[in-house]
Amino acid sequence: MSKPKEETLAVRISRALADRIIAGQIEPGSRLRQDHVAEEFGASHVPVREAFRRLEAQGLAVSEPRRGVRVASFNLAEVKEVAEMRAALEVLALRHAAPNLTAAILDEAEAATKAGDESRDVRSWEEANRSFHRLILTPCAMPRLLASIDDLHAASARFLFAAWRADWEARTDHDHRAILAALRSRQVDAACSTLAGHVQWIGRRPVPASGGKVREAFAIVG
Amino acid sequence: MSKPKEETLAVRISRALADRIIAGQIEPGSRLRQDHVAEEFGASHVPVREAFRRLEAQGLAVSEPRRGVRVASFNLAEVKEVAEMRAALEVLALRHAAPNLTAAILDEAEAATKAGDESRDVRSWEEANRSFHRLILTPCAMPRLLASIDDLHAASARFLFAAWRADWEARTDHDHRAILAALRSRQVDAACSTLAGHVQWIGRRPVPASGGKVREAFAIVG
DNA sequence: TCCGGGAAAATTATAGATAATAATCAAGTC
DNA sequence: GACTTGATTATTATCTATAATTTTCCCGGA
Repeated sequence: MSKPKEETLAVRISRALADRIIAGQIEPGSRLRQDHVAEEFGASHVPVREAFRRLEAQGLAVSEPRRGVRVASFNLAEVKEVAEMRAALEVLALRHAAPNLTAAILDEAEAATKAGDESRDVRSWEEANRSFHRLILTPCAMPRLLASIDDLHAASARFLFAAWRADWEARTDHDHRAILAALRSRQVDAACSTLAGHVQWIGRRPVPASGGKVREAFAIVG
Repeated sequence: MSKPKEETLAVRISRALADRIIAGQIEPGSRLRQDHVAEEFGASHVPVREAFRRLEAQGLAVSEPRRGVRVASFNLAEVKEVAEMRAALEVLALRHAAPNLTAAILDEAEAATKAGDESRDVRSWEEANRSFHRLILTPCAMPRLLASIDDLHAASARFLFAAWRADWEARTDHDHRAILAALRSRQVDAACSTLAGHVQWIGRRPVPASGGKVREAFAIVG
């Protein structure tokens, strides 16, 4: 019934856990117990441990020797750090991708932007936003760079979902359109600097915290 | 006898293997067989598999499901990719580190540069070079960024050792000194642009290839 | 007879399951 | 405050299944 095609169990488990961590279904700081996870996936602890090592490498989990692994927690400093790393790396990727961008790709990216504008919830907005970035960056053909950017996008999504859990207001993404316009007219420098600013813009918004108080949450919205 | 201090077996195994891969003791493309590794380290295959996942995440090994894991191979394109990623990320780190740099740190970095100039072999030059970069970047206090840079340094070292296996000519590192001078006089922009150029300089040199022929090897020398 | 191609069998290695032991930590308990 | 207990994790050892690889072997053709 299952498809043990070309994927190892450890990869599937780590992806499933990553999705939950990103979606905020598992609280930061809570423990990931290998036997529980193993039981849930109908697997033994061996692939689960491998999955944990993968999550660790992605920065989604932290492991303390002999004490188990926990979902990584994060703070404003890390949000800023990820934003700046994304800016640096995405600009690099865009510079190399620009010469390879076709009109078809830019049209697809515009469609993704539109889909994002029309999104009624965070989840679908994030998906549209991610595919916009992926579309304009993938043609750089630098696998290692793209993998790093993917990991940073996962972290970004986590911050985002932590801040905007339920409600989401639709808004038109002017940055994306400016980037596309610059790319269409071959103004690579302008596109890059808009992208850098776009990615580093950190949205803030109040969220209900424990104890009936209100604290401020931060996330990368781009 | 052994010191199972604060480190898990998987971490120690992956470090040991990483050292060998970086040093070129294991050829790119050759297989890492879990049972052999397990036997060598007196461990079972479970921690070995975890070590493999770590190496994979660092880009030092590639794993094909059901076919085992091999030492990652690399080519000129990847050398360039790593060089550009290092330039982007190290510049970012330096910008944040600059305000926190003390005279003591810069003196240490100068000592590291001197040690590099006096190195008679690649191995010790690489060590001195790495500590120079680490010294001036660590004060940025961005753990995720520093971890990424560390991985890129490991890749750089691998390229370097593949090209300069035995011989090494001493040379004085003018770039390092220029960077330190700029940092001492608080010219952060100048320091950053020198660093960017320094890291992206790709040295080339002929190495004996199989079949009595000579091919050219490339590496990041900075 | 010798040779090459390819099917089938044997071998090897990986992936995973299961069970057992040791080490660690967190609470209680005296 | 020291000690004990229980829970959980880390690690090892052993075992099974399955996929890859290698070897063997057979057959047809020169």
